[in-house]
Amino acid sequence: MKRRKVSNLLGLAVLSTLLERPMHPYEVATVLRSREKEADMDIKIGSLYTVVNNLARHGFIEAAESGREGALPERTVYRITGAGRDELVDWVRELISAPEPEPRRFKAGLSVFAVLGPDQAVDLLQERLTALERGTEALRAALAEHSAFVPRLFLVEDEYEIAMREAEQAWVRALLQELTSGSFPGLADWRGWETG
Amino acid sequence: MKRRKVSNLLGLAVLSTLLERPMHPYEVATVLRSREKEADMDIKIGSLYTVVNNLARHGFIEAAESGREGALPERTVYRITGAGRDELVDWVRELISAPEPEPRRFKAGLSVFAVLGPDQAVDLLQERLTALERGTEALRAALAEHSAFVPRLFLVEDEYEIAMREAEQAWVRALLQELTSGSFPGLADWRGWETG
DNA sequence: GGGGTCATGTAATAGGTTACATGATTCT
DNA sequence: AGAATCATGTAACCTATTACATGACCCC
Repeated sequence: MKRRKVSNLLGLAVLSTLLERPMHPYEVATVLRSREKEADMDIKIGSLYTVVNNLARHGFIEAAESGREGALPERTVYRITGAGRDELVDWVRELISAPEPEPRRFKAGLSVFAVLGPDQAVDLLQERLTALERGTEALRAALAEHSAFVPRLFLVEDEYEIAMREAEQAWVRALLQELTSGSFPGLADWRGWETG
Repeated sequence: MKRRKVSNLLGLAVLSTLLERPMHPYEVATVLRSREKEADMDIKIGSLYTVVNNLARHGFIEAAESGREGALPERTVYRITGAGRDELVDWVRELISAPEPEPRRFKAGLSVFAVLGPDQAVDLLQERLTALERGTEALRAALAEHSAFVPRLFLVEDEYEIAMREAEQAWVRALLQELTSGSFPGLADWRGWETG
């Protein structure tokens, strides 16, 4: 995988925002916030000015005008360049077409699952399941609300997120079923050498 | 979420390994590698000595013996402490019970999906689907192989990974179906203002 | 006049990864 | 003799995030 000149995903968000029209950074931040991209793309808006500078340094965006209104601090309006457009498209293409092993914390947890006893494991999985259900419900509600105003094309990422969570729920539920019914193999051995 | 004294997941892997028996770092690395934990937990073994030092500094592990054989460099054998045991269990409990928003790069991609044209989108999704299928097949084969030697309790993380990928495949397949059949709403509008 | 928000930017810090350096042993 | 592996450790580095600093405008 090639490493990008600007690798922070916030850069992708900025490029895609500037595609609509030139803006100054603060405005970009406002737009991003209003679209709830922070959770969506795991973005820290605090890094905005740094990232904007980097994008400009590499020629992906450029200062369009740099005026001031009244005595407000000078605000620089940036616009996306041709190179920026190319970078944006190439970046999206990569993100869509090439599945990468995503770091999953839950997987790491499962990876050392055995240090818990089976009873405790059941309790914790139950806890997770409940939290997941609650979260998915909230996401679903938000999606339904957005659907009224936003075309579906801009909501696919939420549909994906919901689908993934549902899949996780189903998997956890199935595992719980095996553990509580006793059909999970090796339950007795497990109980022998538990830690926590 | 409370921040841990050692937050690197490699620390979790080290603790769980030292639970079996005391070892020196290099041996831990060998065990981890043999169990393919690097991909599993997204771990960089290069950081091992740093992490081991940190764990020791915080009292989660301690030097058990520190002898040398022949003129080999002194190797310190570490053992897990009571505090380390507690930390390990607490850490796993958190990872299992508390679902956290996992950063998904694909989701970030979908989030700027619209900058692609629908035709290009179809191609790229198709590419992803193929790659996913190939990858899942490989995982499934590896799991089947491991099942012969390793109890299922230590393979749940692989089962989870496979389930998640299958869910993603199903989702991508459904989206593709909608896009190619033309049942996806707003396809015409989309074609109007594509970028790449 | 005080608090919030508009707007920018820099410096400090944290965190992790990579590269490098060392040297003995074992295998071919 | 030379390569690979055993074994450790440190320093450099990058990257991102956080905190801080500044100052004007707007509304009550």
